[in-house]
Amino acid sequence: MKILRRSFFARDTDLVAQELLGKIIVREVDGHILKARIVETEAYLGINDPSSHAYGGMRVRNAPMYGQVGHAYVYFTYGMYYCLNFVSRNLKDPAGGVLIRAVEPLEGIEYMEQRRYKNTTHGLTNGPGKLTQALAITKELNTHDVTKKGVLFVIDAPEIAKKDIMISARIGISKAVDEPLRFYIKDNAWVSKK
DNA sequence: CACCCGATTATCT
DNA sequence: GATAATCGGGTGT
Repeated sequence: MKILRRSFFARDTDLVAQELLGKIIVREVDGHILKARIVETEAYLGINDPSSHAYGGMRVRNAPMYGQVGHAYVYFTYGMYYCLNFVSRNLKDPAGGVLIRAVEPLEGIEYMEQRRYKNTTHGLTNGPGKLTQALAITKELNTHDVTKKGVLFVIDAPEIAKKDIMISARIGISKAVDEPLRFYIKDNAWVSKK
């Protein structure tokens, strides 16, 4: 089990978004170990990306995106959901982060099901707000260092072959709609729809 | 202080 | 396909 090093996150945000595919998120909560494989990501760049929270400069909420790479950036949205990002950028860039849009549950699945609404037919972890519910990720984990063993970190896994990585425009945004900054694993059942 | 709206999701038609 | 739920940040008065 090899934890991703900080240097992994200190590269161009879109490259990190791509290479995070297949890596495994480990979450320790409530005496349970949860593991899930990243199958869909999106890159959000710095002050010039109109869809990024970092757009226009540093403020209280987006400060983590300007902070140390390899930290989590967790934000609250729509009054009820959290979204998980890993701060990632070439250190020449002022800000950047990778949104985790979907994961494939590997371990602790029953616990994840408990955290999610019962009787849902809409999937356990195939959406950014859903996976944070399943993995019990809240604002308490904002700025958490995910390059060290602890309650949340990421471990290495074999690289996904280029031919199995699909690239598209980002989802759920209204600006810079055409940028090819969404990455997902081809034919994976856990990739979010839309 | 009022208003708008969002890196979403479940539910209803 | 459309919309309600629900609230904090950002903007303007």
